Amino acid sequence: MNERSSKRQTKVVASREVVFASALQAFAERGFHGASMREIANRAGMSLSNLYNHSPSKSDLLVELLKTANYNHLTETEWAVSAAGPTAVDRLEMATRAYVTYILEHPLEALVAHTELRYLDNDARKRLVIARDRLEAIFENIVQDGMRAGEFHTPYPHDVARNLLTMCAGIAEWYRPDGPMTKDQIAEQFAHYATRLVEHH
Amino acid sequence: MNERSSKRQTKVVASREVVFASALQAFAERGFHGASMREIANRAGMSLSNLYNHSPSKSDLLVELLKTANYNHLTETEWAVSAAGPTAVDRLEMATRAYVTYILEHPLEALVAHTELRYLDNDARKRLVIARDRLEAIFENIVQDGMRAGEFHTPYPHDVARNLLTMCAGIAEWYRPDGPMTKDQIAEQFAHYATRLVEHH
Amino acid sequence: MNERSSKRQTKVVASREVVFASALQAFAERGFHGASMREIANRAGMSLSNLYNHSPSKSDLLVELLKTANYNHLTETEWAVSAAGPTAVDRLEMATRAYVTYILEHPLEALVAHTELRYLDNDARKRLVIARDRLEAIFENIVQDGMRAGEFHTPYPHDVARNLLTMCAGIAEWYRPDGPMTKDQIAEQFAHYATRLVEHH
Amino acid sequence: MNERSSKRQTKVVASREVVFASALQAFAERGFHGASMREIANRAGMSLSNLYNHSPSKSDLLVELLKTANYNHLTETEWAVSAAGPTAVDRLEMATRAYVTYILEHPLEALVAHTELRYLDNDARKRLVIARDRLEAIFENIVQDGMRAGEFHTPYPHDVARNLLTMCAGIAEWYRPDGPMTKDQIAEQFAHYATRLVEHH
DNA sequence: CATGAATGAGAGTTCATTCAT
DNA sequence: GATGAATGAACTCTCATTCAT
Repeated sequence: MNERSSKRQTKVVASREVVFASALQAFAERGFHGASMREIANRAGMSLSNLYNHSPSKSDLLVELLKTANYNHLTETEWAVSAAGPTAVDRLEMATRAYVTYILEHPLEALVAHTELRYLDNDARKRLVIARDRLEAIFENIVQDGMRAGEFHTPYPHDVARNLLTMCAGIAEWYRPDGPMTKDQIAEQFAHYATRLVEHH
Repeated sequence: MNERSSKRQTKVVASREVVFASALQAFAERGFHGASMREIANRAGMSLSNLYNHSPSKSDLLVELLKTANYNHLTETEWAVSAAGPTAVDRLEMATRAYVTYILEHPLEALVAHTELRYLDNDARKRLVIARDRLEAIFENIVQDGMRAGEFHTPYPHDVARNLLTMCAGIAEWYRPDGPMTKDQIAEQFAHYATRLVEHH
Repeated sequence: MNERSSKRQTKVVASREVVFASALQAFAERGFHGASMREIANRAGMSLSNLYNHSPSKSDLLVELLKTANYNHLTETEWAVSAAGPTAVDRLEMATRAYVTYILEHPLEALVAHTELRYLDNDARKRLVIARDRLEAIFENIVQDGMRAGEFHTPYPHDVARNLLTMCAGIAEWYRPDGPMTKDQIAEQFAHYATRLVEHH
Repeated sequence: MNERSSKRQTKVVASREVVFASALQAFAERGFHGASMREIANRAGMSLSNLYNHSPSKSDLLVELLKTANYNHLTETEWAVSAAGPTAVDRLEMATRAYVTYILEHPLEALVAHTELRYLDNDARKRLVIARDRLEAIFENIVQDGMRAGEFHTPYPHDVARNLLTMCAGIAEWYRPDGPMTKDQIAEQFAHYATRLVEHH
């Protein structure tokens, strides 16, 4: 690879990233329908028409955004679980910390994923919901394991994971980096909530 | 009041209600920016221009909607608390059941209140946030009381109420009247979660 | 009907007519794809957005235009035939004169009907082609009758009507009201061609 | 000329041909204004920007297309006439057969030449109209000759050629290679029409 | 000769809102 | 209270074309 093509490659990647970052900010601030392609193009520092060289439609921007966000969220959470100890409670805490940490480090992604998914057409939405369910399944499996192992005693083993994640997702709505708590403290707090919800004792 | 004006009064009220119901459905399905005044007028069975005889603007529709929704939600919850027994855990459970029940009975309201508030301009939004905070304060006070009384032992007495309510608000996103659980069962489930989160024992 | 509503009625009809007249001119001058809704609105003396109060789309403008054009062309031609004498050649001449005269009096309609039909989507186009075929059928029937009666002797009784009408349709491409021939002379000329093509003798 | 440049030459010619063939198809299907340079480039299997290495503009594509189409149509027709016998009717039939045969073998060219010429700007259009008139002149001269020789008796010797050619041009709008008639049969049919229109007897 | 990125202008269409009746 | 006509601004998206590489 010579220097020239490398430079171009860099530019292309940079363009792609700046486009998606711009779209993410716009969607987070004004919502999918409230954000305009002009605004996204402006944020990305390019002309409106050129924006369409990077993404074929506004919906596509959202879909791509949510696809990678979901994939990354899933990967990080699975990675954390794989490093956890053998007990269910340990895995639950690790998973929750990772899940929350991802939200804290990508609050806009998490916000948009949570609030704007519904505005996509059926086909794209369904596929994204499936991806989201895979994340939920991680927690559900841990809960089942904990129940079988006698570690957890919640009377709602089938619902508690979803409700835990709902609570975590809410973080994206109020978290500010300059708030009174560090990310680790917040993650720890929600890991603690998790153990209370599944009734570990 | 003669009969004619009574009838007219009835008509007016009915009109007002159908307008707000239509706006609520539209906002719930497509979001504030995604819903159009034309669509709302169609749902309400009236002409677009006539819609403006009932509400001066689209924002106003949302504000009025959220104002009454919030007020009713607050009233119902306060009423339930006032009927509760003397212990904090009793009041917490009653409050949670009432809070959840309101969401179950007005899922569109709850959904819109939760997701579309951010698209209002500063002034209106701030006033609505204050109203929402009054609802939250009910739960925060109960938590403080329970801590003082030695009933609750959560290490996060300042945050747990908010997170509990976030979890409850999530119900509006998945609840379907024909689902496997009755409203009472769901309310009971979340009341139970509440006791676990505040660590009542 | 009181004066006020009559006035409004007049206005509405006038609006409708000016919109379609503007669309017709624009389509005739620049073709369906070359003409813009902005241009049509300008010609009609109204704002672009108001144009959409009169027609839901550009395609719809063309469809409505062609529907009424076709209907009128058909009606005029049938009317002329019904006034014709008993012989096939008489009916053929009358029909041709009427057909040509309509083109001469509505050259833009005829031009657009002939050249822009193909740019409509399948559904609308098919229905308009059926309408056009009814016009053609008038001439085909006359030709069949003339053959049976021994008045006509063309070796191509199944094709000659279509080709005759193609020749007539071409008038719209060159006719100018200030040309050397009167409308009657042109109509007479094509009526004569018709008798030659069917080989009346 | 060495082998390399010969190969390159072949490639260039092939490229040129595929570009014009693609433009022709696009113009035939969607009209000059309805077809886009992107679509033409796609059909030609090349990038949009590379298309501009073969033609400086969309108008230019159409002009070049019509220029060669017209030239070929003229050449074929003249060639046929030069091979005809001495009588006017013989030349008219030969000319008509050749004219029609060209249309049958290049229906897209004929269609585009007939319908899209009007969308060119004045200068190019005028020059193409002149070329088209030279084709028409062939037929007009034959008619004049036939009148002088007493072979033809039409009362409209100045108009009949144009109207005959209009009828022939219409073939491009309905002809399908898998239709019920062979090309020769169609050519023969229109040659016969020609003799009827000029009233040869 | 070939490409992808870039652009300004303009396309059709919808928006929230107003106004005369 | 109710309507249809009207509007300017904005929308998403495509256009023909150019340019650096």
